[in-house]
Amino acid sequence: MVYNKTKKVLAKQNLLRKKILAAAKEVMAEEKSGNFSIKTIAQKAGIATGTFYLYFTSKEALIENVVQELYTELLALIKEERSHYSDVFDKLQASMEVCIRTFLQKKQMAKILLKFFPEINYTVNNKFIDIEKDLIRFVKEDIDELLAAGFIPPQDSLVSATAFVGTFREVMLSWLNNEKPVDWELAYRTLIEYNMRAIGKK
Amino acid sequence: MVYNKTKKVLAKQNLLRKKILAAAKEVMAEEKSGNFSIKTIAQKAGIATGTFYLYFTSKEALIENVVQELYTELLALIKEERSHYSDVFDKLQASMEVCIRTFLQKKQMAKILLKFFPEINYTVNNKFIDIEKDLIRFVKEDIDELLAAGFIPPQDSLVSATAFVGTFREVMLSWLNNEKPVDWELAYRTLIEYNMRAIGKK
DNA sequence: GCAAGAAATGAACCACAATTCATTTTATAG
DNA sequence: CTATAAAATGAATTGTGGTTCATTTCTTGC
Repeated sequence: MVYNKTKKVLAKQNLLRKKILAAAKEVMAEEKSGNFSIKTIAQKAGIATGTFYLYFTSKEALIENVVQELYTELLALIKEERSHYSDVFDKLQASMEVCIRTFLQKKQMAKILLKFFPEINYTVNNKFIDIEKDLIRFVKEDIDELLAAGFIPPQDSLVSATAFVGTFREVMLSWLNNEKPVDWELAYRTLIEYNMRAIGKK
Repeated sequence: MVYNKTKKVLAKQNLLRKKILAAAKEVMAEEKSGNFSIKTIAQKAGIATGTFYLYFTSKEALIENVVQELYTELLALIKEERSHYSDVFDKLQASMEVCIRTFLQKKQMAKILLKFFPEINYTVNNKFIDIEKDLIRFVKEDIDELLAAGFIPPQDSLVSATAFVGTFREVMLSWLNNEKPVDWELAYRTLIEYNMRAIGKK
């Protein structure tokens, strides 16, 4: 005979799954943690190590879940913000602003997406989405549009888009590693204008 | 009684040390290798695993040696090239050109410095020199000089320098990962001009 | 309340990799 | 050539961490 789960049990399980994900995020966001153990996560979530495997098939699956969740969240924020503008320069600027704001505000997300994920993504090669490539593709679309309209000088749009994303990774990472600027307003403006001038906005 | 090494043995040992370093570089430059084993390196160098520890105190020491060697080589190339110019814009451009040329030419160096090293540098936290920080400092000095002379608009020079280095890491990495541009000349120009425009060269 | 199913447990299993060390091989010096 | 020092060897040691599984605890449906 097969027993059915009651709503109460289902709710408890959902909660536990979330608890594990939350614990994983915490652990992943900590320093020095390209290598974390399931044991640590289980402990933080208040379960036995074996229980973890009732909720996730493997460590890899867990990571994929966490990263996918965070990336989706970030993309949604960017898309929402961009929808308020029609001018491509404005859209680009809005994307940059929302990225900076989000990463400054959600340190855990920033650490996992900018630091932890690229770190392990190489080792588990191509098993996960390549977030940076994805973002580069989006920026490239904007640059191509500006190029087609003749608003910016000739350039290899893929290289420019790659460079563009590179400035963010590097600067946000330096901030995460506690090299905070003295004048936030100037730092913030500098990063945005750096890229605006770079693609050739007059 | 203590025996003295003959020249022949000394030479052989020097050679073996170099052989191990060469094997290490090969292995480190290979895909998926934030994690490589001493066994693999010993095998590639044609020695027993135990022998490795007669030449290096630990895996960590080996990595530090390799990275230090490559970084010193790169810095020397940059400094040499810069010495031919006095104008700061020219010096910056020369630095960029020599970086691109060197990394395109020495794939192994590029893979180790751009990919392998940042990957493991986090885990062995701050045990090694922070290459990127070092490079950023150099770029910052140039930008500060340009700022002082009023040649470029006001900006947070540390943020700009960080962004500057970030474009290189991201673009060179994408090239290493085999996303080669169709038109090399345009790609090359794009990366250099991206940063020149970005800091505000008129 | 109870028998059978489902979930949770954590010790045990396994694979792997850094490092060590007893033993073997090679080099030195008289 | 030989006695001893030095170098090389690779199997054994140690530590770690992902995953499994026999056992215990909790749930379900009557």
